[in-house]
Amino acid sequence: MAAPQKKTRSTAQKALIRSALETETRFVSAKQLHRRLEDEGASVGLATVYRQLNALARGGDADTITIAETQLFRACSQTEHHHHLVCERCGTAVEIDPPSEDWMRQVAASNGFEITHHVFEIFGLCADCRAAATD
Amino acid sequence: MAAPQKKTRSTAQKALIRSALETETRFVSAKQLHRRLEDEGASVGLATVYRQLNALARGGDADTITIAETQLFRACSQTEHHHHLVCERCGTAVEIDPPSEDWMRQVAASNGFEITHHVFEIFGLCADCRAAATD
DNA sequence: CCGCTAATGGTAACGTGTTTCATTATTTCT
DNA sequence: AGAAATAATGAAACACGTTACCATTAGCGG
Repeated sequence: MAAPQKKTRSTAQKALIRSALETETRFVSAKQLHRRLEDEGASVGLATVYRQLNALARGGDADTITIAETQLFRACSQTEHHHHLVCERCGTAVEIDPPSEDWMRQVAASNGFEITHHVFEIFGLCADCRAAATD
Repeated sequence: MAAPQKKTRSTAQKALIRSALETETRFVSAKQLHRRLEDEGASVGLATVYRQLNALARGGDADTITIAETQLFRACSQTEHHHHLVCERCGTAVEIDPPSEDWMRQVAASNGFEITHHVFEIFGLCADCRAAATD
């Protein structure tokens, strides 16, 4: 069967949200993005921002991480699994290579587990924020 | 000044919560633990469960991970940092050795970051749950 | 242009977790 | 032991991020 296309309509909001997210190099929350859109004069509902952000994440067009109970998003072209080095202060993120997947599988297997997924994020302070934090 | 001891009182609830957590080999949520205590006839407020669980985590006597917006706790004697292999189905967890810390520091340094902490958890299905899931 | 219906958006509802504050109970002091 | 001092408790209120509801708007194919 050919791809059973989902009936998806292209709306102004969807485009706005997508492009707004793409101009961010940092991880941003739905609320932050919503606020930015408001500031830019765009009228987009918060619910829509959440919807689209989740849709992007689901479709593999955005990465998400959770910091302090809040889900953050970041545009991301590559679908494949990857990890981040995230600045806790400004949200700047760098994609990094994962640790050995073999090692993980081995550890899991030796405990009778079958891996479904894993979470690996390194948090720290980027050079700029370190400088800013220095009194 | 010598260590300014915190005036902490030993209460029945505190002991109950602590011992209940210690009998669990799985990660449990505050709510789950609260419910279990209720079922056992103990009368403990949910707020207290949260307080004590957080106190234990803060004191290094419990580990916490977050799955699906929910914070889970697990008793843990060792204070030092470690990671888990967690069954997504039943919550059973196995402590595992961390990946090379040197590697992380190196990756961070090459991007100008200074590591504050990292998150690394492997999720999967344990042997029992795999068996149970087989139709 | 018309009709179908996906998408929107304001708001209410939800779930998790924290805070408030009056009450309870442990510890200390005498 | 009894009383005073004050941690700790617990029920309810609150804070916050996120989702559900649903009437309205607006793509898109005919």
